[in-house]
Amino acid sequence: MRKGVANDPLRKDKIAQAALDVLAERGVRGTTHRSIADRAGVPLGSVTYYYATLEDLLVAAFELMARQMDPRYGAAIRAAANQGEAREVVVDAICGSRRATDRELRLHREMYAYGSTSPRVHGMVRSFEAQAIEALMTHFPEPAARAIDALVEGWWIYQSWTPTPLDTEMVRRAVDALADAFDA
Amino acid sequence: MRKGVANDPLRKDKIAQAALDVLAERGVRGTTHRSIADRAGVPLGSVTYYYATLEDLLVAAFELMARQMDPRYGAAIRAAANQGEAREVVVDAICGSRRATDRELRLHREMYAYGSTSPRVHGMVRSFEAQAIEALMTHFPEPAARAIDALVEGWWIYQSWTPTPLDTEMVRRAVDALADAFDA
Amino acid sequence: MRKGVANDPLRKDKIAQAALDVLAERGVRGTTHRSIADRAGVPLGSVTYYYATLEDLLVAAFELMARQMDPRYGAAIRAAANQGEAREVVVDAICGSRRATDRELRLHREMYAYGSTSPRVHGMVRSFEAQAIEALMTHFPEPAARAIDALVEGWWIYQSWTPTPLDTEMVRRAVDALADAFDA
Amino acid sequence: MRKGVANDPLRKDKIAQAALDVLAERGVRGTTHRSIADRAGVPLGSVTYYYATLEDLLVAAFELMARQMDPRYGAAIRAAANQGEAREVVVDAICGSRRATDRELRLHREMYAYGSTSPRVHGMVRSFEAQAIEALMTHFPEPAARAIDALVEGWWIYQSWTPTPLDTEMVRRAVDALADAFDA
DNA sequence: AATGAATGAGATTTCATTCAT
DNA sequence: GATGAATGAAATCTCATTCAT
Repeated sequence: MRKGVANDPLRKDKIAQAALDVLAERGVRGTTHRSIADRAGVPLGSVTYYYATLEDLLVAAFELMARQMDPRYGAAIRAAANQGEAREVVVDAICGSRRATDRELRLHREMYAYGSTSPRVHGMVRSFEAQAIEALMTHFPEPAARAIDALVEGWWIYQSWTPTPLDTEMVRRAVDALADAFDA
Repeated sequence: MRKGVANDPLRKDKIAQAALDVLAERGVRGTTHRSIADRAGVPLGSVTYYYATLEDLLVAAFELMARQMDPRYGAAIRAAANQGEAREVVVDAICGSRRATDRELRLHREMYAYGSTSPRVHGMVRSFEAQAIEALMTHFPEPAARAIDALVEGWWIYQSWTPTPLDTEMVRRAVDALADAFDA
Repeated sequence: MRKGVANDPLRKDKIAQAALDVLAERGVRGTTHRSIADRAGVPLGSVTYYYATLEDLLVAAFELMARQMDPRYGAAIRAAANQGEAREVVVDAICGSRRATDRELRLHREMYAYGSTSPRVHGMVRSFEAQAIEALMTHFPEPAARAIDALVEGWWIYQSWTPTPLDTEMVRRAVDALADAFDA
Repeated sequence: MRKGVANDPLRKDKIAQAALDVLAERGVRGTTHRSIADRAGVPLGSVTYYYATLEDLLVAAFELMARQMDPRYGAAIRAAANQGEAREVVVDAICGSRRATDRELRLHREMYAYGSTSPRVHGMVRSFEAQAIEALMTHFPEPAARAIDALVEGWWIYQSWTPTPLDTEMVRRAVDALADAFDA
């Protein structure tokens, strides 16, 4: 490959994307400069050229993830016409089509683990949480929003370990119960 | 110290305990044979003597954690005289005295992340979940148990990122709502 | 800044000057294209543009130093009206106002070390020595000039490691002794 | 080579010795873990096993040098029966059989340069100086000792850059002059 | 003329693991 | 049973240098 040529304006993002892929497949432990370079198909020196340290790269990867993944279900909730629709979005987010994929969940777990150590990622996670709750608050009173958010998170985690799918009816009943409980 | 003598019958556990400490402080990434040996105050060779591979050691550490930490709130729930008391235990587990400590939450997150990769830890997590739900089922119908378990987990995670404590009244109302929703 | 424009005619010297600063602070070992570019406040490419190799740059830096620092005390000696004044200049060079600064001594030591390896710097050092002796020979017979030069050099080095200043009387006596010893 | 066997009790010193050799040949700049390992004929991992950082290794090398090289001429001076003999030792140290070899001088220069940066080496150099002066003080009054020490050091350096040998007669006259100057 | 992008090579260091004793 | 010595492999990072623009 030619040296000194801006041959790929997207290279920086490509590297972060590759880091995310490796992260999802092998965890933080398996995420090394080399594995990322291989995955991105760029020379090793390129990785450290764009990201001075591995911490930088990891943070960039998680930031990319945040940009790609709508914080939980934010947009969909906001788009709901009324609380009834919002409830359906929540149910769907928990166990329907909007449910987090396995890859997403793995990445979440890695982000959570890494956030213990990295202040920057810690901040990202907090803002994630805040955004989700804010979105819910466009349709639910605050306490309901908080409870529902916890329920979603909890069930996501649960499902990430178990193959058996949740029963939609049960989920709906739980969501309704929480929503009703805090209604005037 | 004389060589070749069983000088410390508890050394094996001491090492696993040290691993747990390091894990809580520096994450899987910072957990190496060396850092564990230093922390435990034992020679490096000792660590590999008791645990052939690092994976073995990590698993042992998480097992120790499981033994130390009652799976979520199992025993307390089982000890409850009736559902009313059980509800209080749940509230207490979410935001009261039984609430998970920061260290516990960090270790949980590490365990969850590591579980993506390690089948043995994956199994441990699943059994953790199962035990918690089983315990709840001694007082609640299955769907309620599942929903409550998710709520606890979700709120634990939430709190692990935010310093502001949850409002007990709100929590109680949420727990009650879920419990009531699935009652006959 | 527009590209391709001679934006700073002094830039080349500025870079050599920065190299000298880095050299004084971190030694040859810490002197890299990058550290120099940072110090000079110019882009990395600029450094290699003006100096093809690091060796070139190091040599240029030492040359700049030679230009800035009068070879030891050359000019002052030459300016002396008679041998008596010349002796005072020598004393002053050893322990008075003309004494080498700490920075100068550090740079000297770096130059000396680097001279072992680089033929160009080796040559510079030799010419340094020669110039100093020649200057002394305008007032002293050759053997005296050689001995006095050695004394100056030796005491410079000595002082570069020790904070306690030399006693001027003692120094003067030593210089006088050498000057007298080789007089007719 | 067999693993885990104390196969060479002198290996640690062998590595420091190799470091010294590389240092003399290629300067601090060319002294790397690899070049040392190659020269010592030991695997790379061995070098860092014995010396955690390169700084440690460099310091150890210079310490070894200090142990091997009598500080300048200490022992010989001390062994002199009277001041007359001591003067001869000094002359011999400057330009006779006891003169520092080229290798020694190169190593000295490297040590001096490295001492600017490393506090440990800085201390070593100072103690070198002190020992030399102390030795001289067994035969000369302090001021004479200081002046003579400077003369030796200065001429050593001078000779390390010039192939032409010094005239013994001239040297002797200079030494005598300094010794006489401070005599009662 | 000047530079940002790029990269191969290598520097330093860390590590899991092995094994003779 | 226990350990210190040892090492190969790799991880992270640094660097001199090149070159299209």
